[in-house]
Amino acid sequence: MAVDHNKKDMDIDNKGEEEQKGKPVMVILVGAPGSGKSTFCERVMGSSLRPWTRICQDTINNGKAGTKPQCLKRAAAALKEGKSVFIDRCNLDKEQRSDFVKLGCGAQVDAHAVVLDLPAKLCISRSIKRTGHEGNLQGGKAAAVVNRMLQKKELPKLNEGFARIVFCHNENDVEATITAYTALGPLDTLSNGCFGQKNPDAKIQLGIMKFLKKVEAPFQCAASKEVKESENLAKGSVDADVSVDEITTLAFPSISTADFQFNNETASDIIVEKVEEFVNKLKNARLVLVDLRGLRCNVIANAANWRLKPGGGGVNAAIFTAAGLALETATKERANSLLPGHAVVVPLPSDSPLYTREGVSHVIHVLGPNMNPQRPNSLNNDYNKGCSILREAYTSLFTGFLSILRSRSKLPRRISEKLALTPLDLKDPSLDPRNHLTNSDQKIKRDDGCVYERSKKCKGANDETVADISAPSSTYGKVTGDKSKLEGPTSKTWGSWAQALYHIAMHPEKHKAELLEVLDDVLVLNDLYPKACKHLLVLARHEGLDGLADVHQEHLQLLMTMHAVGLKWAEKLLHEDSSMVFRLGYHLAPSMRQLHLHVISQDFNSNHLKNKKHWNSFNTAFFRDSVDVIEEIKNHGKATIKDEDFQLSMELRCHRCRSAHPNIPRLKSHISICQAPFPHALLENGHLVLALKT
DNA sequence: GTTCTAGAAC
DNA sequence: GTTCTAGAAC
Repeated sequence: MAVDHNKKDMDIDNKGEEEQKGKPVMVILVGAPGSGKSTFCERVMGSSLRPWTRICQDTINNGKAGTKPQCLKRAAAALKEGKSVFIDRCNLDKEQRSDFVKLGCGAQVDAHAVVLDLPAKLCISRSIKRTGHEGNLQGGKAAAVVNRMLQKKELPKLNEGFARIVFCHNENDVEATITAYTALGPLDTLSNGCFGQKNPDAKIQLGIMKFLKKVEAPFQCAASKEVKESENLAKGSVDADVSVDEITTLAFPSISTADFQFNNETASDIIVEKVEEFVNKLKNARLVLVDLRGLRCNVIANAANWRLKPGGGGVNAAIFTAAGLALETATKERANSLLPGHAVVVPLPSDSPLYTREGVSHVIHVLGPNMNPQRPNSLNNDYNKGCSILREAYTSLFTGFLSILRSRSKLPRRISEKLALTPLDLKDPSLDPRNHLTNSDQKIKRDDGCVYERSKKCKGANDETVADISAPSSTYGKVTGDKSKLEGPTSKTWGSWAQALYHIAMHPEKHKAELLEVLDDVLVLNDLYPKACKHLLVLARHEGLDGLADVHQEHLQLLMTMHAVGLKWAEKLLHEDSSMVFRLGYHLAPSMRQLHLHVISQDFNSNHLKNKKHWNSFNTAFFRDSVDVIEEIKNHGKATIKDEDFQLSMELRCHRCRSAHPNIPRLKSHISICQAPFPHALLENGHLVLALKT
């Protein structure tokens, strides 16, 4: 310990000289918001024998935040009165400090610096907590501000005019320094010099690498380390963990500043600007710029490369490694490449280690501008373009996060439970307040290894485990026995308006005028509210098939018939207009009862396409391509019915170029002119039906 | 699934 | 002021 507060000998040595006239000191505190500056002052002033004045910029203006000149004026007055002063403001760069140091010289007073160089994580946690609304918007903002400040920090040096500088890197250092200043009587002095400094030019490490590293280690170790680390937090680790589970948290790295060599300061400004723009929309969620080991989050932003492939830069490689092959596969399903300024939300499959161990539910890949001439598509220092792309990148990122939040608020409770079911919770379930409500539920699941039927109120919430009803026969019998006529095989309650297709399928003879084709197993008709120029339905005639959830191995032939008939009609329509492109598929959770295959042209030019749900039901994972469903039934005997309801409220993206658009009218005007080729995932494996080139 | 409409967003 | 969304009712 370099702090020399116990060197009584020295104090005694100096006493003779100093006894004549006690000399005030000016202590300039240096530290980010949340580093503990005010606490430091209060602790010293609480039991010091020396007269102190604390000059706090946050409260100098009648309890409100004031200016630097106000602080200087007040400090000068206090020193003149012979009081020692604390300068309680961040003072993180030389320029901010210099006027105060000069003040000290003018007043013949020694200037000291006490640097509270504590881990960013600690500062941010405290600074979030201080707002009184932990985890809310203020929190996100505070995190970004603290991070920016720490990026810009400039540690004090003796040559700035300080007589004494003490660096505190942890709570023990802080305690020792508080003791030293508390013990500093009116006539005492502390020795001059620089104490406790370690690797002077070290920059704050902006790395998600460390944050993710614990994924590789056994979780218990990581968890206990985390607890140990956060013991120093005033609030304690228990609260911190609980709150993280309850607050949807996006951890994001600084985009483009590493490999892509974007100027750090400009990038920080853009981060703050964009975070400020979005915090108000986030309501009960949190944004955290990552430099935070042990912080648990539900959504991670990845500073991706344009190919959306693993490898390359540190953050990208780390995330792909931690999330396993599942992330690669899931990413490929959504996009094959990314344009600078864009982002793509990828829900993590439930078998990804990042999901099972860390509860991370989504990765948002985001691509920033490239300023690195060593890499392809460098912007050659064009910061006009660079800044605008970087802004777009953050906008896309936060918009994506927002879409996750919106969908999450609609998810049934069961899903959020699943997200929260991390090993830490299992270790001590009492730490989690939700467990008072849900513990018994979870016990049942674990004890008998089967999953009960979902609540009928959870509309469309058939996740894969739930759809697979393996409940005891009594439960099953009750459901089937008491079923009303409005209920289908999956026990979803269908409103009267949702029965139209079912009635047609059961009584085609009453609907002759509406039918394009009548076959033994299927009917073909125009969708009553087409969402594109051409939009047909191939309707199964079998009773008991309400949607994909009811489809099993035995229906494989039917699915193939439906596909063949759909294909036939698509080709027929292509013959009339060869510029059309068709896609064939099912809605994961259809609104209308009775299994039906959509055959829809990809122009989406229709007045009936009016809202986000319409668009997303045909352009996200909510739309299951017929060819994929058939493959799945072949291989697994049933279709995966994941909870893809959130897809319906996802941001609006062009199905061709994947650009994001703020609302339906803007999206529609874009798709009316977008000529970009379709994404590879659609062009491959017969997902799209196009005219043969002749 | 649509329609209607309050109120949010612009 | 107008535009747009999202929730309730059907």
